[in-house]
Amino acid sequence: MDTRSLAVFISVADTLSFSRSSEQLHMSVSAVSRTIQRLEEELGQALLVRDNRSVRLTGAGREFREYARRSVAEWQQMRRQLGTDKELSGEVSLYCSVTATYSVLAPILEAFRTTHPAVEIMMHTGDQADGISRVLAGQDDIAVSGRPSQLPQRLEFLPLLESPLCLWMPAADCAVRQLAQSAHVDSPEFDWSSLPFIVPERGITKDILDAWLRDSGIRPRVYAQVAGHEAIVAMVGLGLGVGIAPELVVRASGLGASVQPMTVADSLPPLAIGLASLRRRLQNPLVKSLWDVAGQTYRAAV
Amino acid sequence: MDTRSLAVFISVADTLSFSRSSEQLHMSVSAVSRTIQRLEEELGQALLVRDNRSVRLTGAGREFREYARRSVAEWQQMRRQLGTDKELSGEVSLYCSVTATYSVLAPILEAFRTTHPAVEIMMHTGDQADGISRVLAGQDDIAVSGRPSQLPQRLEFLPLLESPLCLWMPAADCAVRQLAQSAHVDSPEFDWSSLPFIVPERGITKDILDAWLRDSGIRPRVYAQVAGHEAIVAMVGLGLGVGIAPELVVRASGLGASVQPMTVADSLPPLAIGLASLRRRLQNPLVKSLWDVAGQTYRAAV
DNA sequence: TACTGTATTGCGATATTCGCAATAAAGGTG
DNA sequence: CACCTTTATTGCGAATATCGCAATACAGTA
Repeated sequence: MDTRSLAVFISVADTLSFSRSSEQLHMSVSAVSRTIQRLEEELGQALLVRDNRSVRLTGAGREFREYARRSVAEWQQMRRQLGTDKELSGEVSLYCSVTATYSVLAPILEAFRTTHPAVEIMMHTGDQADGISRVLAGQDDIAVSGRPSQLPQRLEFLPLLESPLCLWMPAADCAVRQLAQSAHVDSPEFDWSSLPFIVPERGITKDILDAWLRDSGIRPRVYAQVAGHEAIVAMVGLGLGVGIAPELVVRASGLGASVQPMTVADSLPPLAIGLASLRRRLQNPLVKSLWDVAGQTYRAAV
Repeated sequence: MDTRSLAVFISVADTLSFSRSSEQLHMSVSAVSRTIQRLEEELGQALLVRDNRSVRLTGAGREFREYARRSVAEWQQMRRQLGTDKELSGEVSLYCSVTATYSVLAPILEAFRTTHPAVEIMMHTGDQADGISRVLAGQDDIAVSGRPSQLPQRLEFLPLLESPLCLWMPAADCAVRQLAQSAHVDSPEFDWSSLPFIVPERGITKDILDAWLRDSGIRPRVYAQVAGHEAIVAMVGLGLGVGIAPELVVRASGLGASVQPMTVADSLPPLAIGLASLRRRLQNPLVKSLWDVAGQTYRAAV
């Protein structure tokens, strides 16, 4: 018996509906159904009567609900007690890009520092594209990352903000800029094949770009595959080609003057940026507290 | 968090030793170690200090032990309460051979009937060899069976009694009997290859027989592959060949007069007979109670 | 120094759990 | 009455968690 099952039962006992509980608990109806079945099997008693249209509690179910509420409450109290007994201290390791450090993370870390001064943050910076895999591999507790197109269910994602994804071209007059402006990008004459692209080596932005290129029927001429949005923006600024990056990175990079967005008709979807962490790791109160602070910081901002 | 983890922690906190707990709990040391690690991760606190030679409780560990004891006690009380609230009733399905019905099962069912009159037993009889697979497939709650050479860990086995495995030959004078007595079975002249064997089609007895034949260097002439010990004994009694069966089956079959044991030097290992059930199913109080009654019945007999 | 007892860790095997899609069952609706 | 909608269960493949074995690390001991 585990607290998770109890929580599921409590939810169903309250809503008297498997489907509503499944939404409430963010799991499929079948998972809810089987959780209840397992509980009933373990107890050798029916807890709920389902007659294909309505759900009611049995006598045993009512008794068990009391127990379940008590048990979950005691468990949470124990967690809190152990958590507050000693001030939270320890390490949380964090992976993010250089840009994220001061754009996304700054307000979070400021808030976190004041509420949890004894917790050390181990920050690792690198290509944003590696964040998800590093978290999955257990190398870091939390990563700042774009939302993966489809996230494994052992991963939790906390969206914090959105930033438009754009194609950027050099602002200074140069061969690339002239090519990019030779015709309207949406017109059929526009010559994508001669325009050099600077594309991300891997990661979510690459996935999005690949999908967009495919949908638009563009076969790009790849000039360079580069790790890290910052590097892409820098290369575009130097006139080496056009490239993709979130607006956020351009603004934060201080290169806003050397690049310009290209406007395209079927525009790229905005990038959802947030925190990613293994569910498992979020059980750790240290990790969870940073997670919560981040959520509050950005909820307050919105 | 689940009660199993709590039980593991309580054990380690009591014995202050991972290895002793692992024996107590019938699990490997590594499983114990990881269970504690998971708990500590979930709580964000060390519960035990291990310094490679000794194990001690931390302050948090002491607190948590109190909680764990309380929580497990409450859970068990809830189970008992729901169990006794209404008299146990329902069905338990049981698979066994015809022989087992009256030899092994009779005293168990008699005791069970008096203590749990409202529980219905769904008994399915058939070849003893199929018991394990039927339990594994979830077709029956419990099977009476010989102990498998190596049992899957989701299977629980409760040994009840042992019965010697013998080779049997016809008691009446006939060709097979004369062949079987033509020389001492252990002498090199003994002509195994002309002696017709009646062997089990599948199951534990077959496995044991195969191993024994291989070890003894005997290449038997198989006259028939038969499902069920009872049928083997009957065929031997009719003079069709020699066959293997537990002594128990011969005694129970009423054919004791028509077959005789052959004494061989490196004799067959005795067959451990008992109950088999999925661990999962044993969580069901109905199943568990039958299981317990069986254990008590036979413990008392010994 | 080799040896013993003990906890942890990498890794492959096994077991459990989940979500999807199909199914079943009943009420509402045209 | 046929048809659609809603809701719980079930088969099944895939994702995830857990276990045991064997290797490792470490300290006390013969």
